[in-house]
Amino acid sequence: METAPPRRRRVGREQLLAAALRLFARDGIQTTSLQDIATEAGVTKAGLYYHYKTKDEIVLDVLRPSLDELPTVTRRAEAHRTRAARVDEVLGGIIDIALDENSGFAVLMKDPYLQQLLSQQESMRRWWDDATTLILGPAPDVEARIGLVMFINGLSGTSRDPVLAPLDDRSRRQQLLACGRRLLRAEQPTEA
Amino acid sequence: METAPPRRRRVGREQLLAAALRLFARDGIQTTSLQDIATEAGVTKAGLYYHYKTKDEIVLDVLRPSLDELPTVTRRAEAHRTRAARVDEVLGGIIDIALDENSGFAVLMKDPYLQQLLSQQESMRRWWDDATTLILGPAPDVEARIGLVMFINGLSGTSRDPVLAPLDDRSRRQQLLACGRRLLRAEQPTEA
DNA sequence: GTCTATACGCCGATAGAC
DNA sequence: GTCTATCGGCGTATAGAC
Repeated sequence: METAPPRRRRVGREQLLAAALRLFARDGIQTTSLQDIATEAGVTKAGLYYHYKTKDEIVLDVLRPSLDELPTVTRRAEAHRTRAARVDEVLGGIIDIALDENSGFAVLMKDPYLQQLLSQQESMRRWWDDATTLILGPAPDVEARIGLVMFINGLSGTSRDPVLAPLDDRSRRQQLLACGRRLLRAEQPTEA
Repeated sequence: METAPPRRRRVGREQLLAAALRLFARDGIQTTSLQDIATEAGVTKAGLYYHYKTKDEIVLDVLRPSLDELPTVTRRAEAHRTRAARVDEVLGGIIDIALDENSGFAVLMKDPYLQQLLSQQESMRRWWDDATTLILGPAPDVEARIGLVMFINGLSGTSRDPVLAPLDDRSRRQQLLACGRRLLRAEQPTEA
């Protein structure tokens, strides 16, 4: 891609993405039609199609900043020597992304449509394999693998649940991390 | 409802539901159109409409046997005197439903469309409140509530995950229940 | 009471004019 | 780069045959 058009654009992808995120957050992904996004951004439906070939492309582009952060999380975790420290780094990193109100991920992670879409993304599956190996080792036991799967599946539904509402950001992070540690039978790391 | 029609039907809801479940399980709920279900059952799309006014009605009717079982689970749990025993009864009951291959719930629980649909059902929300009180008491601490939310959200994604594939049904139940106990900080009950 | 024929308005997506 | 026009398919809905 990126045939590098030297000219600046009039509406630009940024405005389309901003409009899309606004509507996705308010109404959900599936409920928001391309017509809605186009109207909100001030173009026609077909005008959208110049920038994005499919609706999925729009959704994924809204998420790009968050998704790009995932490899950074695992890279940081690789530096730690103990398993407990790596677990905290990876789980904490994911939780941070999930709790960041300004990221598309936080807004959309719980969206049913997105979960389906992400599981089809090859790059996402590869990252997940890396993260699993990093946390559980090359030959993990079934118990730990199940715990990790439950944490990831549970996080998306939990991070925006009303039970977290009375807590501040630091407490939320702490509570969710504690859940992850319990599921993985991991101790609180002593280093760092 | 139940205006008790004395005559028997030619195709009957049972066959429609069987066809729907078959396609839902194979292709997912959203991918399956009413036209697909009608063709599979041997009627026209409008023929479906005589029995069900909306697609959601079909989905909910496929689930009815499973959903009807939930109150039974909480009723059984009320008989126990210790919290640990109640936790095991409720969590175990939900896990059993989620793992039963012959129930619509097991097939559809992980389906994104369904999770959205169920959260809109008033009866479902009421049951969830009951179950929460039963397990955590009338004034639960935040930690336990978060653990329970993560378990429920995580179960639907975990119960059909490939990591469970090598296990038999008894081991699957055991592993998932162990996850729930850890999240709720509940001991294995000594009674029963 | 059970089904078919037909249609409505909206969807995501495409072709081609300006 | 953005438009109008159009496509096939969707969920939903009514009229009326049997």
